[in-house]
Amino acid sequence: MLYSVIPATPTEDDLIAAMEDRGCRITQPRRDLAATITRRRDAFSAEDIAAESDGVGRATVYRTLRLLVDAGALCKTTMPDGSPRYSLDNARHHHHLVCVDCGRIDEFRHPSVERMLRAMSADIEGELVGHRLEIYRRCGACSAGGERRA
Amino acid sequence: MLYSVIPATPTEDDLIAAMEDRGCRITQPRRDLAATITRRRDAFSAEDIAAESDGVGRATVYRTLRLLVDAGALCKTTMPDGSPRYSLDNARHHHHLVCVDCGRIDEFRHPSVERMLRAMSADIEGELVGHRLEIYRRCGACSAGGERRA
DNA sequence: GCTGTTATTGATACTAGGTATTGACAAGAG
DNA sequence: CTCTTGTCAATACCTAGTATCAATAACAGC
Repeated sequence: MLYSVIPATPTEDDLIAAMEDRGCRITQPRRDLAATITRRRDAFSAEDIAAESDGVGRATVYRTLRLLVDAGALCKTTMPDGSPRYSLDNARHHHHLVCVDCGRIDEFRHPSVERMLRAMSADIEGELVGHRLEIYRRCGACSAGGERRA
Repeated sequence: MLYSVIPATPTEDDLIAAMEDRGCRITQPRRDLAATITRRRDAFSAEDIAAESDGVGRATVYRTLRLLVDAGALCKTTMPDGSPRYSLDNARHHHHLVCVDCGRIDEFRHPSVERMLRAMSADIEGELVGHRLEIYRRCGACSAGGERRA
């Protein structure tokens, strides 16, 4: 398959397991955040989560998001204006397809990306240590509806 | 040529011309900033510029940087940790090669990037409106020296 | 070269997004 | 059941900006 959009569907338990795997204690705030995060099917900001998590400190929200990103359960994507968004992650290596209208973020994998990196690594001096690729589009629904939700 | 690192060498006058072209008034603070920016041969943060521009307000620094980015005279790149850096721009379309050790940013163009985007656009639903690609490496000098300046 | 309009200014306050500190607390090993 | 130590909420702080606003200066027209 040349192109695949990967459905992101980790559960609350997957997030908890990811934290356990890193040797973390499973506390009530972390359980609450795992539940809140998995309830959201769309991309979200840290402040979104903080706003709907009464009784959980803002610092804990940020710490937990970072923990989940490090554990590979969440990914952090950059919007065209530079603001960060988090979304559930379930594929090991992928890139993001960001809808500039509705903010929807899909993960995808495409062989042309790896092919490009291989082609470039031959020509680039020094050692490649990573990359960041975001593709901005107007998604199918937004293109069809002509909607502007910015 | 398959691979080209593009030397970024706009002058103070180029920056002023870029602002004039956009119908802006050429004020003393803008002249000062154009001079400060072109004196810097490396990538810089907005606060770097603000710090060495006494008598120019912080808001003016940010306004002018945005103006120059919009005018295409500067580009704004994202470091691996998400923090922004500005660098002089002189090629119309390019991507960035960021050294994770010394912070040096080179512009480059490589046909495999456009090839990748063409290959993907055929497979992606909706309309592609843009992309962001940053390649992180340890540059030749940093690889050779084994230096770690983080 | 003066004058009037209006873009631009610096100061200030504010925002988003996030980290450092700290004393209190609770998870879970023994 | 106790003790250690990770984690907590609160708070202060930080970076990277943007919004507001009264004062000022650029520059077009005369």
